[in-house]
Amino acid sequence: MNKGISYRKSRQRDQILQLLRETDIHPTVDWMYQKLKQDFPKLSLGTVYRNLSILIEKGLVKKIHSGSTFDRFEANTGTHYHLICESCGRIQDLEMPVREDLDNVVRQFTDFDIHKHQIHFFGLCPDCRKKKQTG
Amino acid sequence: MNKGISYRKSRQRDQILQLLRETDIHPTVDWMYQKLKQDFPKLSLGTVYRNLSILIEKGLVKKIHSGSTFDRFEANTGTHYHLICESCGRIQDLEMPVREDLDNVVRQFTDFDIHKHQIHFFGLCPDCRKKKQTG
DNA sequence: GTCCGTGCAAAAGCTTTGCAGCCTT
DNA sequence: AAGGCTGCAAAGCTTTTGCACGGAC
Repeated sequence: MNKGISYRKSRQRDQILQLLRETDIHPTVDWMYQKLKQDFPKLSLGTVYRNLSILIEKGLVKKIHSGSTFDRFEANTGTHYHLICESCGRIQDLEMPVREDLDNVVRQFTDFDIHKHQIHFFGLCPDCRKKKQTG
Repeated sequence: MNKGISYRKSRQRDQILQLLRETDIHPTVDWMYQKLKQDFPKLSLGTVYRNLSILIEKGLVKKIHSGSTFDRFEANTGTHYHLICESCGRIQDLEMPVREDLDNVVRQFTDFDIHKHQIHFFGLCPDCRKKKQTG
């Protein structure tokens, strides 16, 4: 992964990381871009993408493939599961213990060398449930 | 979803479904396109995409978001888990009972209205493991 | 005859990349 | 001074869409 590059300090990169650490909404690139533009009016999307990819390589950020056409990101790098609202796309961390045992169970069923697993729970978030009842 | 459209028969659509039912590799759109072109030399990518979306709407096909930049598809519409090779991207169905209980456990931890869950197990497939040992 | 399906091509949406100048070390 | 970082713009890749014609019912 690391091609022998020694990274330098960058205000933009620091801000991206800070932004991700301060929020729990698992933002999209565009959300971060809009926020950061307040501090860096000339910011370019390329810079956001490039820095996210560096932060991921450093293990400080993770990319989430939630099923939509665009990716989301988080600074919560520990293993955890996600709740995804099927109506509004909102993602929320799940405060539930990780089932380490699952990987071992799977090893009995396959000849893959299992390394980790990921669980997405899909459903309706409280807000969208209310809307459906009312509307 | 269905906007009141009554679908007609289409050889292309039938072939796409048959193709998906005959394989277990969870193909990409391009893989199907190349295969189908042997029967329909003038086939267009748009047709493949349009028909896949109709088959999904009918509940005959499912889309898999595996983490790559493109989607994969399967005709195995029952609930099941996936094994994904982190090296070559290969996807394999997991012959392991679905943990229906997980959804109930999660309901205790959240106010989301849980509907289903999805598990992806990541690791190395046998082929890629061999390559790493040899190379 | 109606109207859905198709091929073709253009466009859209998200992400990556080439380049010249700037900033960090 | 060296080389990573930035903004800008162009390009890339996957998927969607408009259109006119052909095919299913």
